[in-house]
Amino acid sequence: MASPFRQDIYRIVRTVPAGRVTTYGDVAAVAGSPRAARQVGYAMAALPEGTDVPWHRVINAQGMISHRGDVARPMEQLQRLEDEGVAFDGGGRCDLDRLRWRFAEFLEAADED
DNA sequence: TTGTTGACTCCCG
DNA sequence: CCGGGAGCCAACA
Repeated sequence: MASPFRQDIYRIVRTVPAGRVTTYGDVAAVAGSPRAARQVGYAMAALPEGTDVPWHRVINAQGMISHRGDVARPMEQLQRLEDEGVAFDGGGRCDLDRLRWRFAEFLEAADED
């Protein structure tokens, strides 16, 4: 079982709906550590293949798909995102301002209920 | 306990 | 716009 911190990260990532994306920094911020973006990425790397966590919806602050340096693996992430309706430009970037999942609004809406 | 490392992010030139 | 360097927090040996 992963550490509580990672579990929290996974739970947050699960709240991201299809067609939306989020950044490592945002997830870290919601998790309580805005500076732990690297930990978020590290947690993603620790995910198993059959995970229910939409890790592919987590990208970096530049709106680009990140990975250690490989090229084949992020391909699957890109494909999944495009399949969900997330468009990427020639530079491999997406419109973060438009597609970024608003955790704050989501949490507020849940709180208003 | 200390030191290293990493799917990151921000700042500076 | 791009490259390089420092800061960050948490996991691991």
